Amino acid sequence: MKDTRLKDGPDIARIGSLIGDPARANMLTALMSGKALTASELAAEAGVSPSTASAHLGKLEAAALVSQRRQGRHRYFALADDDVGGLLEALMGLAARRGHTRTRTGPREPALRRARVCYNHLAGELGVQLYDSLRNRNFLVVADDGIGLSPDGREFIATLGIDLAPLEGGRRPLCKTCLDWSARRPHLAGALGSALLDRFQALGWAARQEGSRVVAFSKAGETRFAESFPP
Amino acid sequence: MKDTRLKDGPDIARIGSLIGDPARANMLTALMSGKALTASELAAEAGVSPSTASAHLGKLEAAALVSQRRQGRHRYFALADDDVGGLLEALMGLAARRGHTRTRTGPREPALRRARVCYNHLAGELGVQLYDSLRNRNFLVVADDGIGLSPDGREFIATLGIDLAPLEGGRRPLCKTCLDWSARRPHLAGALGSALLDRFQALGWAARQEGSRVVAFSKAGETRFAESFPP
DNA sequence: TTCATGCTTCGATCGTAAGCGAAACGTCTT
DNA sequence: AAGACGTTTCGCTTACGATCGAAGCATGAA
Repeated sequence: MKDTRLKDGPDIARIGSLIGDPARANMLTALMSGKALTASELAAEAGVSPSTASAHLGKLEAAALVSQRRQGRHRYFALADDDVGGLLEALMGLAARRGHTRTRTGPREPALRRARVCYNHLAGELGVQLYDSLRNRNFLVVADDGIGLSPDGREFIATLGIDLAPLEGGRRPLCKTCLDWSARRPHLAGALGSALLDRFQALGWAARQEGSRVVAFSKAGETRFAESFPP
Repeated sequence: MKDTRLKDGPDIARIGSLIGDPARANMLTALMSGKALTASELAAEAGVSPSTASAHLGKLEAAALVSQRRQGRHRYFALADDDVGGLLEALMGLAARRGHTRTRTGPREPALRRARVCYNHLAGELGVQLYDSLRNRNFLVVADDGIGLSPDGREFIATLGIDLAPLEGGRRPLCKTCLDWSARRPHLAGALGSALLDRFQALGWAARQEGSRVVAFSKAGETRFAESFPP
């Protein structure tokens, strides 16, 4: 064994190699949809046999990149937390900017840029518009250590039919920014970002597209969205 | 060859596996110091022979993670751009938070948390203090698509002896935020962040510690720093 | 020119980790 | 209880990529 020089600092190679395997990368990207998936679904998604998928998931869990929830005879996997999602999005951004796309830009690509789910919140052009709109009206303000809702903002969110109470107090921050890989601009993450996306679906404005990260807004839904979040 | 399912989206596995090799990870971390290093220096840093180092550097360059500048019979390598530095810092953050540290926290670790160079700007506690101080006095303001200097801020920067003119107009943004892995808070990157660090060194407030990312402030330097950037 | 230095190319070796199928283990159904 | 299904464990094979030393190219020095 060679010198493999012990250097200080965090072990970035460990995480890198974890993400570096195509099968695992596919699984992680699939989990970026925010939905928890079973081991077999992930196996199919990655194109490997159940046994190898199991091995991969074991490693990802050992490194705390994904978490496992057993339910009956199924095991549901999800990204461990928002940080992992953020890192993956950042990676995608860099990869995309370098032109490291895995396949020629498919038909779904424009839809992805328009509106997609980023782990659990809205990203893409509409995600950025949402963020900017809130900022322009001073609903979202920059605080010392992050961003937060102004009093006006809290009121506005209430008019959308979202109850803020259960979102606060948890360990998860209410508002967070996340960097968009397509637009290279921040958008809203955190508990509120997540709640907003849920709300859009509940209102029938948008629907998740099965098996992809695309968020499809209906014609009417997009109009309502634009009314609520003018550019 | 199995199905290795062609999926849409950027190829994050490519970059992941690039970072995932310990030798390459060492090289990249070494380059986070911001200094351009020769191939042989990087080989030593990574603990591998010149020939393997060459192979690694070839791959990193092909993927546009590092750039090469030939000077005489030397080849100087550096991170390709700020984005790469940002990604690495993000990776370190995640790794550190999961406790994936390569070695037990060494003696240099506290110094790293205090003040270190993040590719080309100041990070760590002092980096965050710098950022917060500028924000609190409204020298740094959040604009639509990032952050920028206010008129007051421009004046203040001038009093530090920094000429803004050459920093602007380039392709590189003047101000950018970068997420700190130790403090989990944003700090100032971009052309201004870089210029400030240079200025601190020119003023004799701080000196780079050879062969590491530590930025060592002198006693007097730290006092002056605190005067200029009160918490 | 000739020699030293820095780096890359080449050919070959070797270790690790990804992959599969078969079998064991739980859990739910009937 | 028996079977079906989802998941993991085990043993084995295989392939890719990291590694090195020796030789080949440049560039700068003498």
